[in-house]
Amino acid sequence: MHNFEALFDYVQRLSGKTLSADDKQILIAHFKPKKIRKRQYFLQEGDVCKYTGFIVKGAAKTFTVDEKGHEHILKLSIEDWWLADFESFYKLTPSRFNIEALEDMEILQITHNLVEEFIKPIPAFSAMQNVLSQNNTIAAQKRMQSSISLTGEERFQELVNDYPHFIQRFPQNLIASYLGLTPETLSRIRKNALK
Amino acid sequence: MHNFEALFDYVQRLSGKTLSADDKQILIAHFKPKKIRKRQYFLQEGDVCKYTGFIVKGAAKTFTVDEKGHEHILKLSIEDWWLADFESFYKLTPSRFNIEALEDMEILQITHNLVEEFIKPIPAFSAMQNVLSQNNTIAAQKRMQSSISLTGEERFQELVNDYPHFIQRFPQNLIASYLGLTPETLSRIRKNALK
DNA sequence: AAAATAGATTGATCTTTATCAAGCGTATTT
DNA sequence: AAATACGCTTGATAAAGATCAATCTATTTT
Repeated sequence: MHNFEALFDYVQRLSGKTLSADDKQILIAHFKPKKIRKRQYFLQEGDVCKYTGFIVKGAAKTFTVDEKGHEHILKLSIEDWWLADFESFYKLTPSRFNIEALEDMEILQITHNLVEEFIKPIPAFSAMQNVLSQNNTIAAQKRMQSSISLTGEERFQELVNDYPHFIQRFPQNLIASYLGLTPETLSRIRKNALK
Repeated sequence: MHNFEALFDYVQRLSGKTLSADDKQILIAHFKPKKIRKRQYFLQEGDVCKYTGFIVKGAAKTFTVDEKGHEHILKLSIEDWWLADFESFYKLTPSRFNIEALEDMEILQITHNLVEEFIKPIPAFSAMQNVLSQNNTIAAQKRMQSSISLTGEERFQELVNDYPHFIQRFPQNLIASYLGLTPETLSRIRKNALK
């Protein structure tokens, strides 16, 4: 039961509701703990993303590889986030993305069907899903707006303000890719910013 | 009742469920039809987005204005879409966005509170919300991915493929802004593409 | 019909960012 | 301890895109 506490806390905090003992048993019964070693893949391009994973510990990157072999990082995920390519997860279509552990990870994973059948009926869980959906909508909107209207330097500054722990935790070349920049460009941006 | 049919159809189509006569009455009782003339604002920067509007007819742009006075278009919305700055709508905080009608519009508008209290209990409606949320997540992810990994030309080509009716319906300078490009750059991109 | 406005295009120039290549320091691996 | 891999930086150059200005056309507006 050790690492389920993180999930319970998360659901209760986001939903503002309490999980009953029965609710918790349902979560324990259907989420499967899994360990992923650093550099292991949670999802490979072309595969269907059958599971979503709640991150108890560790970090991962979600990325594509273009024709030139360059990685483009769509998401950097850490504790208390959900790991998945949601397009593939919802529609059960082959994914265009890879998801790879950047550190040793502990996750709690589950299929879409099990969520729908057993987990969603838990009031705190479905309330959490609604809040999460709102948060994601807001964050996606903000990131998109920055992407179309800010320079690389401004986007980097925004990331430093909004997610300072990301800057500390991840190497600069991954941050650069997440911002849609090359590592060289981000290096120069930072050098200039120290005026 | 005329323009409610579009909303009924939409809810039923997305949810895969049927609206009862009672359900329809609830929708009619709480959504308010509103007309917005071309160039009128549905939302002004600094105001709280109290309503979301289902677009029965017409089109609008959601945009910010930067310090240099340049517009950046986050969204172009047409029939069967929901009009709102959802950050402001959910949290009731002042919006950073403007929403302006690009054509004469007919919308059905409603507050967040009324949705939560009267509309969400309608099974077809909340099912529709779930599907919509999934669709939005997928679309946002795709657009973001394109933004960090594709050139302007590739993003334009993708838009032509995915939303050809947008290209026909909106002037090129708005499309450019939506893609994060200047009108001049998009004009040259199109000229080059006709090799 | 005349005037004003909106949108598209083109040219010249500047800025931002990517690419390619090299070098350097520090972890990891063996 | 040596070897390897990884991440960061810097330089030179190229490409993508922005800016500014001018022109042209087609709509609206008056």
